[in-house]
Amino acid sequence: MTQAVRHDSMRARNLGVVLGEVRRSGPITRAALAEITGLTKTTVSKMVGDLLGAGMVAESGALRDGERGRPGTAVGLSGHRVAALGLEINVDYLSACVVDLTLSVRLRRTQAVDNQAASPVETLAHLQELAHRAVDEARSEGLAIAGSALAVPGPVDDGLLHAAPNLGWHDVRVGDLLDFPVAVENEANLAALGELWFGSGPSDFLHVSGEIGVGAGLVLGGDLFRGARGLAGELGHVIVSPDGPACRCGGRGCLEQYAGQEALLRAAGLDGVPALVAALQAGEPGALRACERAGRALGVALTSAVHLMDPGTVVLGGIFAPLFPWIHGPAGETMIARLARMRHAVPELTVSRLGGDAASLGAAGQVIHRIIADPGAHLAATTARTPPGPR
Amino acid sequence: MTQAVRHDSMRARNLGVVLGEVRRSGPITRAALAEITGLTKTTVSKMVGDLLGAGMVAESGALRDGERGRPGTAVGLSGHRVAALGLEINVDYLSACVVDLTLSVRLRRTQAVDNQAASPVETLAHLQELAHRAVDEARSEGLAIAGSALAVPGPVDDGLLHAAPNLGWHDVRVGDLLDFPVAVENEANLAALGELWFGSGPSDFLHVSGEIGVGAGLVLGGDLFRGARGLAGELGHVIVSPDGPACRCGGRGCLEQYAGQEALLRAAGLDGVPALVAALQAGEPGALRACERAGRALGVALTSAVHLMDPGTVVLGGIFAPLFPWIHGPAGETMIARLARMRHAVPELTVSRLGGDAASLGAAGQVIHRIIADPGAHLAATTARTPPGPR
DNA sequence: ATATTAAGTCCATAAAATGGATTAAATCGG
DNA sequence: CCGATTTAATCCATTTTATGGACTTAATAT
Repeated sequence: MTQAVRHDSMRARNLGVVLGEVRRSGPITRAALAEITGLTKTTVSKMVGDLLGAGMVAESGALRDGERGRPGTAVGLSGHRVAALGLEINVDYLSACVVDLTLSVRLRRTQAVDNQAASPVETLAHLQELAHRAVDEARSEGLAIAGSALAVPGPVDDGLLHAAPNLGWHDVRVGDLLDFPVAVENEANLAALGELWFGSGPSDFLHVSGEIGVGAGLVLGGDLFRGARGLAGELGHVIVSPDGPACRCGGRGCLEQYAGQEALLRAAGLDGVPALVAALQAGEPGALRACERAGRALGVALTSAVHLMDPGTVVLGGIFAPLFPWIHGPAGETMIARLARMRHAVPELTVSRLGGDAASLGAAGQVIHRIIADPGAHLAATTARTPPGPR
Repeated sequence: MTQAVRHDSMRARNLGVVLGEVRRSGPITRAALAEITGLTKTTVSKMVGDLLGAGMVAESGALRDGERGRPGTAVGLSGHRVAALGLEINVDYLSACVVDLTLSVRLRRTQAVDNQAASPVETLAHLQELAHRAVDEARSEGLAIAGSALAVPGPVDDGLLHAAPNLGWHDVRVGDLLDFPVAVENEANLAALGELWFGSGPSDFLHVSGEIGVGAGLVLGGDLFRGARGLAGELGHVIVSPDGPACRCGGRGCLEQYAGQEALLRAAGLDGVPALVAALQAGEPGALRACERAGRALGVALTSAVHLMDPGTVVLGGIFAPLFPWIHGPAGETMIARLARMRHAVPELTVSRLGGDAASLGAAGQVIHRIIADPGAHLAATTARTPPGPR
C-alpha cells in the first residue's frame, strides 16, 4: 500500500525532492529550485537552510549570469561531510571504497584474498578489518560515514545470500557476521547501479557483468529491477541451445557454457583473460574463433532478454569489457538480425568504462542515493546522534 | 523526479490511500481505516464523507461484531455510480465490457468481425459503434462511465500501436480514430492485468497469453512491468533453439515456431484449437506429440524468462488454457529440471480461468484501478462536469 | 543617478492533519 | 433493568506545513 502522507512525511518528501533536484541540476539557485519543484521560494529557502546546516549542500558563491536582476547564490551538493562505505566480496579479492555525497570516490582499497578456500567467518573478519581501516582514514579527512552496503557474488533475498557457487557458500546471513549495519546485495545488481551512477551511460540499460558467472542488472528509469524475489537478471543461465553442454545449474546450453570466463578460456586454450586479450591482439585464430562463438551466444541470449525486458541499451562489463572489440561484432550482428524487424530501435551494445570495482562503487552509491532520496531520515539520525555505519 | 507534495496533493494522495484500503479490506469501519492508514479518525471521516458524496463508497449498515462498544458502520466500494469501459480489438472479434468500481462486470458485448481484411479506419468505426451502444446501455442502468481503455494485439508505445502483424497494421495512432478519449495498451499486458483483477491469482506472476502470437505480461506487486519502451514481454520470440525454423520476426527458433497457434496446429495436422482439444481427449498420438513438443519448447522459453525476470508464478492463458492438461506436464518438467538447482522455489505453472475477454476486462480494470489510486482527480473531473469517456 | 529586474527573506494566511473532548451506541455486570 | 464500560464517530481548537504577497537586496540597463 502507498503510505499516507502526514505533515511530517510531507516535509520529509519535499526535502528529498529539493535535494534530488540539487543533485540533478548541479549548483542551482533557490529561485530555480522553486520554479522546478513547484514549491514556493519560501519553502525552498527554509529547506535549503536545513540542508546547509546538515552539511549536505553548500553555497558555491554568487551566480552572476550576466542577466539583469540580483544574481542568485548557487547551492550544490557538498562532499565535505556525508559519505558512504561500499564493500565487495569476490572470488579472489575484497574491496572497499568511500564515496561522498557528490559521488566522488574518496578512497579505494583492494586486497587480494583467495576466498574460495575461506569460510564466511574468515572472509568477513578480513572484510571487517578492511572496512574499519577505510572508515578511520575517511574520518581523518572529516567525513562522516552515513551507512554502508556490501556486494556479494550471488542472489540475495532480504539480507540472506542464497548461494554463491564460486565461493562455495550457501545461505549465509552476511550482515550478521559484521559489527556494523550493512545492506547486502547481489554483485551484478550493484555493478549495474555503479554503471548508472559512476559510468556515463543512460538511465535505462541492461548491464552485463561477465565474470566467472554471467549476471545482468536491469536499470529502468534509474531504478533497479529485482523481480519477485530479487533473483532476476541471471543472464548466464538463459538458454542458448536446449541440447548444448551441461551446466552446473542442472540445465543444458546455458549462456555461461558459451560465454562464461571458464568456457571462453577453455575454448581458446588459454589461461586467464589477459592472455586471451594478448592472443586476440596477436590475431591468433583459435582465440578469435572462441570469441566469435561466445559473441554469437551472447547475442542469442541478449535477443531473448531484449524481447522479454526491453532495455534501452546494453552495457557490457566485467570480462566482456576488455574483450569488447572482439565480442561486439558477432553479438551485435546476431541481435540486429533477430530483432530489427520487430523493433524500431535495436538496443545499442556499449562497453562499460568502469573497472573491477563497479560493484563496490555501486554499493556506496546506493547508500548515497538513499540518503539523497530521504534526507530527512539522515538528518534525524544525525541529530539523534546514532551514527550508523562502522565507527 | 518524484513530485513535490503540496497541501492539495497531500489530500489527493491520502484520499487514494483511504479508498485503496477500502477496496483491499472490503467493507470496513472508519475507525479501522484510521488504524490501518495511520491517519486520524477525524481525517478519515472527512474523506469518507467526500467519497460518499461522489458515490464511490457506500455505507453498508452497522457492523455488529459481538464486541463491546459502539458498532461501526462499514463502508465499502459502491458499484452503483462509477464505471469504466474496456475495449478490445483482435484478429477475429471486437469486444466491449463495462465494469463498475467494485470490479463487477456489468455488461459484455462481443462481435465477430474479420479484422484481417479491414483497415484501421473501418475497424475503429465498428468499435466506436459498439462502444456507444455499450455506454448507452450502461447509462440506462445509472452508471457514469469515467473512462475507457483499449486492448490491441501488438506493442504500444505512448498511444502509438507500432505493429500488429496479425492485423497487418503498422504505426497506427488508434486513439485518434475514436471520438472519445481512450488509453491504448498491448493486449498481452491487459490480459495479465485482467488475470490480476478478475482471476484468482496472486499479485506476482507472469501471464502467458498464447494466441496466434505468444505474448506475456509480468505483474509484480500488482504493477505491470513495461520495459524501457513498453515493448517487454514478447515471450513468443524468446529463442528456444538458435538454428530452429525461421520466424516472421526475422529470427530463427523462436518459441512461436514451436508453441504458437499456427505451428501447433500444423504439427498436429488439425484445423482449430477445438479440434485439437478433441483429438487430445481422444488420445490421438499425433496431437499428443505436437503438444508434448510445444510444452517442452514453452518450458525452455519460460526457463529463460524465469532466470531473467524472476516471476512468482506463471499463469497460462489464451490457447494454453484449454491445452493446459497436455502442456503442463512437459513444460513444468522442463522448468524443474533446469531451474531447481538454482532456486529454492521453482515458479508454479497454473492455468487462467478467464476466457477470451481477459484483455478487455483488464482494460476496464485498469481505468478503475487508476480512479481508485487517485480518486481526487475523478472527483475534480466530475464536479467540473467534464466527463471523459464516450458520451 | 534612477529605473528595472530578479533573488531571497519576512510575515500573515490558508490548507490539511492532529489530538483531545464529546456524543452515540453497543455489551457487561450486578 | 440500569449504570459502567467500551468502542465509533464527530466536533473543535491547535499544530504543522506550505502559500502568496510584501519587502529587502543586489545586480544590470538607461
